[in-house]
Amino acid sequence: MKKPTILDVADTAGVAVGTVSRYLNDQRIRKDNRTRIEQAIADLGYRANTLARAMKTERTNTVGYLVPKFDEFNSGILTQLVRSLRARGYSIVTFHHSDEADAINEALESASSRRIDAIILSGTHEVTEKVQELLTGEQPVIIFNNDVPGVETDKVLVNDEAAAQDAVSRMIDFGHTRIGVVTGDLNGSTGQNRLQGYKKAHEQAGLSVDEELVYVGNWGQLDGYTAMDRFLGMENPPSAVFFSNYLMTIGGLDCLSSNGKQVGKDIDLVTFDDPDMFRLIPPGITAIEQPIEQIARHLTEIVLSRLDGTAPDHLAIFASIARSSCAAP
Amino acid sequence: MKKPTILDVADTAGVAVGTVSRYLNDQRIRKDNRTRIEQAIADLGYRANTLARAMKTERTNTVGYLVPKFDEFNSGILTQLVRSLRARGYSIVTFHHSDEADAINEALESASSRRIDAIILSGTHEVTEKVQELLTGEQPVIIFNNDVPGVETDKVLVNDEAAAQDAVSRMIDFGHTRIGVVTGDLNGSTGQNRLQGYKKAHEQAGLSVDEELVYVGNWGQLDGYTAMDRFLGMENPPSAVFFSNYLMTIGGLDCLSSNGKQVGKDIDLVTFDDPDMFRLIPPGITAIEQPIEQIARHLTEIVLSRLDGTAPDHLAIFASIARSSCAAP
DNA sequence: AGCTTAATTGGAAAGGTTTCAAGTTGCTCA
DNA sequence: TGAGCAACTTGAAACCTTTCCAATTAAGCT
Repeated sequence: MKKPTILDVADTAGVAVGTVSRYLNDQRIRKDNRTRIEQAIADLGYRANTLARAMKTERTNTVGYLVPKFDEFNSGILTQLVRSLRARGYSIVTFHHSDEADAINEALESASSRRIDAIILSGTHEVTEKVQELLTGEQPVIIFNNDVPGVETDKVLVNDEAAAQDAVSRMIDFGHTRIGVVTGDLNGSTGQNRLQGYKKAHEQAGLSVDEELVYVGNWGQLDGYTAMDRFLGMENPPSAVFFSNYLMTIGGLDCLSSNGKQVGKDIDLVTFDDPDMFRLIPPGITAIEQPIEQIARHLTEIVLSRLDGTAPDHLAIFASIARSSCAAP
Repeated sequence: MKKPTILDVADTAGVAVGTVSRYLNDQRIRKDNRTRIEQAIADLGYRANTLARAMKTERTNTVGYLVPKFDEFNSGILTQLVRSLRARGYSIVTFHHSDEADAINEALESASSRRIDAIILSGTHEVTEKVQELLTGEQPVIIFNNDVPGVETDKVLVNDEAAAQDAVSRMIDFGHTRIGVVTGDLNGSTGQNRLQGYKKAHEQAGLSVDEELVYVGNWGQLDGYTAMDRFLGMENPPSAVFFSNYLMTIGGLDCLSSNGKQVGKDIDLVTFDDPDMFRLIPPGITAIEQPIEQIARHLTEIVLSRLDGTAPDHLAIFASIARSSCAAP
């Protein structure tokens, strides 16, 4: 009870394999043959073997999606990608590396061995040997979310610095002068740029940055908690805190509620990312929204045009960022 | 500058292709040949072509993950799956259908055509022709999250009814007698069972269910909002509400805050799922936690044992459920 | 009808791997 | 030393498509 092959179809329809193949692809077929082939396919329940096809055409119609983790942002992107790429016949195979070089290498290895058509790569900043190898390979690589300086390839990024600066400036406009910041890992551009935005905002306002108020975390919930805990314990605590991503914000919120503090009353918060949840927390949180649909659309377009060969040169597109959701007091 | 093939390796190493192949698989190789092969592989940068291999072995080392959407729960599961299956050499290709028959069929079509080894299927309740076809095909199907009655295959489910009953009973114990319920779609077992648990809790306590307090939604945030809005507008509003998933809970919370109501003071909430966020909202929310790691582990085991052929009979495993996080007043 | 040109078709080769039967090597033991 | 045996190697076939060239059929024109 093996799966029928194109040969079975050809036999049943009384034509040559080549003809069936052409039917499957070009569709340029004499009418009588076409109906016979269609009949045969239906009768046999034939389904083309993608593997054999891929082997011949050297196209797997598969895109790899390699991210550090499936958080709300990346899942959102994934959702859109699956939808739009599926519509064009592509499937997505997912990998995640928890910022571990081993995992990245392993994923790339697998992607390469699977002859994936293109790969969307997020969350790496180290250009390991494997990454380099990948970049020089024949499959397009799209760097996404965080920049990897010095690497020439398609990139889809977010203007982290400008958005952070904008948000922090708002805080300053509201009268805050001591603003804490909780950054992510400073090895990556995302962490660097968001911090940079914070600093620029101060600079522009003629404020100096108190290094004591700069907490370097690593994007995790616990980092946010710890940071906030440290801020609260200070003699002269900040009146507002800027978190570089939503997970750390959650940690910070957790810490606040543990200490009986209230957002918007005791302290104000600014945060990158804007999960729906944040709308539930009473005013006092300013959130920076990332345009997920827009980013995903860009990614899709770049992938497709690269694969069509119609892509313009390595183009680095910066998706812009929407404004804050709720205002601080 | 084509990718080197096993033949190139064989040539360079001065052995036959078969030998290289066996090195790649069994590893039972004479030592001198082994070193020569390893050398050649390193020199050429050879990487096995998974496609060709898959074609021969009829194993793609790929598992499909087909869910209705990548929400927090499914993303959590995906994270674990990617990790544990990757460790065993499997990749995961993801699909989502937004509960649309077309999308499901398309995904299954693709999965079948790609000769995926196994498929994890969540969120379908309708057994369409395609689903039926899939079930009778040769790739194992694991039904996950929601039951599809009448279908015989591996299943990994959650004891929705018992957990819901337990949680609602707690509310009743706290003295609530008018408890609203916001269910998901009642076509699926998940929606049905969670509602059933709600009813059972009432039954057991000798309370009758006021049908006015039963709101049938469809898992979305808006449903939660609308439901809560309706409840609040009643002459005799419920003193507590049970939401069948976290998205609807968020909607409900949103509605409450829009109306200036406070959870824990004006009304109590019970909810299925327990995203970290909920810990930030002041007491009054009782959450049912789904043991994501445990579920994912089960899934992995079942997939692997099915593929090893060592699987026991169709086994329906119910992952148990942890208790509520914070208590109601 | 007869001819030319365009459109389809047929059949085989190729793509990179695994597998299998048959052949070879190397080792042990008498 | 040589027989016997286990362990390993070899080379070709097979897996299912697509693609290509030559061969056939259809269509267009006078």
